[in-house]
Amino acid sequence: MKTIPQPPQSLSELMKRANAMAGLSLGLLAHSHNITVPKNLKRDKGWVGQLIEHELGAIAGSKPEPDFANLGIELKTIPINHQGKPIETTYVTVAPLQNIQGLTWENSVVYHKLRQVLWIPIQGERHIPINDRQIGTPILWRPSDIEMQQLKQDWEEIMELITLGQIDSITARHGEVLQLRPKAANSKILTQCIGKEGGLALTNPRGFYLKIAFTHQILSQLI
DNA sequence: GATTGATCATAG
DNA sequence: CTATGATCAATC
Repeated sequence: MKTIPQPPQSLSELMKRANAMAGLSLGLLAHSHNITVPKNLKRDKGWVGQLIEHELGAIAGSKPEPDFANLGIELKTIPINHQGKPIETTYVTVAPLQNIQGLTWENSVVYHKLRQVLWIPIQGERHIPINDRQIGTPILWRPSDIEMQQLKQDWEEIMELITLGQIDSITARHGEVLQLRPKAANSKILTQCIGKEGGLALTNPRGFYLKIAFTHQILSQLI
């Protein structure tokens, strides 16, 4: 990353930049920033996201806050196939596993992150060289009442199990639109969580992910 | 082919 | 280790 990110000061400015990227290839965008394009994403899984963040001037850092704090917007790139269908689930945030007594949906990180999301669809089929993958039309999304209700319901169900010390019984099958899956360098990483007797226990860190059917629905409703 | 559980790079 | 950015790959 050699150029200096310039955070957009308004929504219109952000959208203007995002729309300007539509149709361009990742190779072209990377070249304009003197960034090397990896041959595959096996060891650079977050490369595409980082590139787009850089292009749009998102504030870098690993804080549990929206990418554009001043605008309240979360930026997410999402790999799609030739039919415009998402190829992967979408990571939202890590799941809080302790000090969660009394935590409500309205106060959760998931809720705040999904209030407003700027989706950047990008061709992700493996047979397409990363250099040639094209950036799609950005979609600014706000959950509808129904979508918000689905998210809230899944979140509350999952959080209740965690609070009850039953995190190890949770699998990716829980939830209609939101699921909980491992989120760590590997399965040997441990973090504190609530035990069965209400005490402390250790488990693999988890993260919340949006299922493909849900994100597909979002990308389908052209705004 | 879709899904679930595992994994990779980097910053602080 | 935790959090960001996600995709990989074994299994169903």
